[in-house]
Amino acid sequence: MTEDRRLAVLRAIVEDYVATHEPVGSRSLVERYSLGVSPATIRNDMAALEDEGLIAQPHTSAGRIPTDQGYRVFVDRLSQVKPLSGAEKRAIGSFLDGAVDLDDVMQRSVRLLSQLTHQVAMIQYPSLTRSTVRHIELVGLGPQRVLMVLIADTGRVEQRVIDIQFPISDDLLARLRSRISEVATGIRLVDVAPKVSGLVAEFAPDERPGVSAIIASLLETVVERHEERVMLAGTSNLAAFGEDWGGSVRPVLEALEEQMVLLRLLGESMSGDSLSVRIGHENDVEGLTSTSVVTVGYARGDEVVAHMGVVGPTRMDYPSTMGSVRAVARYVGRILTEQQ
Amino acid sequence: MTEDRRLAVLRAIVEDYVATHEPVGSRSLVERYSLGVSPATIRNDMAALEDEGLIAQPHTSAGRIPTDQGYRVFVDRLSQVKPLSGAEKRAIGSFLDGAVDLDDVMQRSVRLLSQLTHQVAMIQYPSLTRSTVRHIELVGLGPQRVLMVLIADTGRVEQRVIDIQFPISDDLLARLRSRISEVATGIRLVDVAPKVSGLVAEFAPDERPGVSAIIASLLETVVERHEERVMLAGTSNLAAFGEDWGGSVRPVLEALEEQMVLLRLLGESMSGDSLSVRIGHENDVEGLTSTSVVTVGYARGDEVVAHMGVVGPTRMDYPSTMGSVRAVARYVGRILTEQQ
DNA sequence: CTTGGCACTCAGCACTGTTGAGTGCCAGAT
DNA sequence: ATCTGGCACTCAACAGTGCTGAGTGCCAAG
Repeated sequence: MTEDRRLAVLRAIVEDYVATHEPVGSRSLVERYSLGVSPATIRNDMAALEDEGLIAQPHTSAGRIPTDQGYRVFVDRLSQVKPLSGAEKRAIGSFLDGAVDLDDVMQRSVRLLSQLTHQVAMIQYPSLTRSTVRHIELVGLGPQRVLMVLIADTGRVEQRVIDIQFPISDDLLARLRSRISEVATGIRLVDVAPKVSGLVAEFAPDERPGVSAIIASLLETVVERHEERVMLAGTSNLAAFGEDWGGSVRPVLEALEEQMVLLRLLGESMSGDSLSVRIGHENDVEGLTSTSVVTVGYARGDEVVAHMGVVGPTRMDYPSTMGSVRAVARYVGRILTEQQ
Repeated sequence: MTEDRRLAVLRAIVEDYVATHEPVGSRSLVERYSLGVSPATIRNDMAALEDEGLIAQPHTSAGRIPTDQGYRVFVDRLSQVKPLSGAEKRAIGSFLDGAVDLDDVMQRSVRLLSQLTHQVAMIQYPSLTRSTVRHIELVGLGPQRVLMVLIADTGRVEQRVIDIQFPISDDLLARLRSRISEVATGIRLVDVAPKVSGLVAEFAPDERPGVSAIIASLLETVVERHEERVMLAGTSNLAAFGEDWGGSVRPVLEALEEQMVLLRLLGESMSGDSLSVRIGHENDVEGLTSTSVVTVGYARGDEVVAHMGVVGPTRMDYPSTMGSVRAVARYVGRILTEQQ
């Protein structure tokens, strides 16, 4: 069937272009891939593929390169995720197993991923909203200053210093702490708000201003602030693929400096833990329209707690990249799950 | 005196080159700067400056550009720190005053500095060793798990989860905490070690293993771990000065990804709060030999607690950069000092 | 010590021709 | 209906050529 061959041609074009970074012509295609037909036939197929918008010519009388749509078809229908080699898997294990705490796990993972893929890697800290409270601590730092520390079951620790208008006694602080602990421990963070806000009524009227200030601050920490953190590694890899590329690393660096942008990239992953690939213009983020983003969720137990992934040129090796991202995510998930 | 004119020529060359990024010749120099002599004279001076190693020719029959040594002389003897304009000062104020906690101050400062200088800015968190303990908290997370939180007077908070081999009771933990607090609060972190390690003897023999594990961990946190943190901003500015430069942003990005390198850069500042400028090869850090680093200490009260600065091309506008760095550092110092 | 003059150098630019990889199309073979 | 070989055409990349202008070093005179 002729349609099949056309797709084979597209696959060959993508693979060749990814490998060589040069527009690929009909002749070299037949030479390097056993397609069983002559260059002329390939030319016809190429013309058809070009009509469909899957490949394009940088300039007349040059070979073809895949378009974003071409990569899309390649990823969706022509390729499979490439599993890592045994050696690579072992490397992941030995590299991540030494991690001592959550920060360490995050940092090692993101570095590892950037080294495996030779691209920019990013990882989101386990979302607070999806974890449960392991411990809440209130520490008086002065008459009108309180440090609040919140520890989630994922190992994430959030801290915040609260300035209050009204002096608050150590005794009151202790009572408040034990009440909050009782009510909130073991509860999912999303569900903390209703439970805790009811506490204010338990206190004497003259204590309420201070109490509600602290509780308000707690809720703010839980709900809004630092809700999502994200870590980056491998930006120097940008230079490598910037060299023989549009050359403008600038907008990409700018985009990556914005936490909000990163969070959007990671957040837009499909729900579930399946791999998400967004190619070129599918990223509506300014500055990243000529890059591709591969992300995946990672789970603690069987609940997805956050996402991780890489940003690279559209002409990346999708099967390998997807394999690496998925493998690291699984490993991180396992670590989070095991460390009880 | 002829020596004076030579230096004037050097100054003109540096200023012109910094402004235009192009080798500067004798004719254009006389045209643009009122040196009062003819191009031929300038040529003689240039030859002399070249003999001294202060300027160089990229290729025969091209103008001259300053060498690292040339910049050195310029910075040391031919220029003054350029104070910021009123508008800029006000901008600093309004931008930094909104900061709510230490992390926020650090982040805002470093961003601001990168925007002012159009270079890569870095800032070191207030050093733990030079601060005093405001509060130490121990929180039991489980029978063999303890969270330790250390708050310094600079507002810096360090946390650490400790896994212990031996179960430790809540009661013991409370006693230990209150003893550590009594002994350590208000003490400089450097002096904590001797005071605290004596505590072990106070406890019953069967309690000692757990106690000493916790104390060991505390000391480790104080002395070694995370002792220095550093934050970066403005890496996208690299692209800008990479364009018409050696073009290799890569090694610079690589160097900047290494925390250790950054700390060395910041740490090597001269003692005191005076500006430090290291030019080109004066940075023995691999990858940064064609960049300049301007750093300065910032103080809390009248003690220098850490450093901040920028990394840029050797052909930067030194007077302005130095002005910006110094101004931001002063402002940060003021904020740290005021917030009691 | 400064200056004008002079010969020399050389990067950069514009222009030219050549080469090679690539295309589109068409008529004939299967 | 599909493939193929052949042919004319296009065009980026490269190398060669010549010119220009900015710049230098040197020297003899002021």
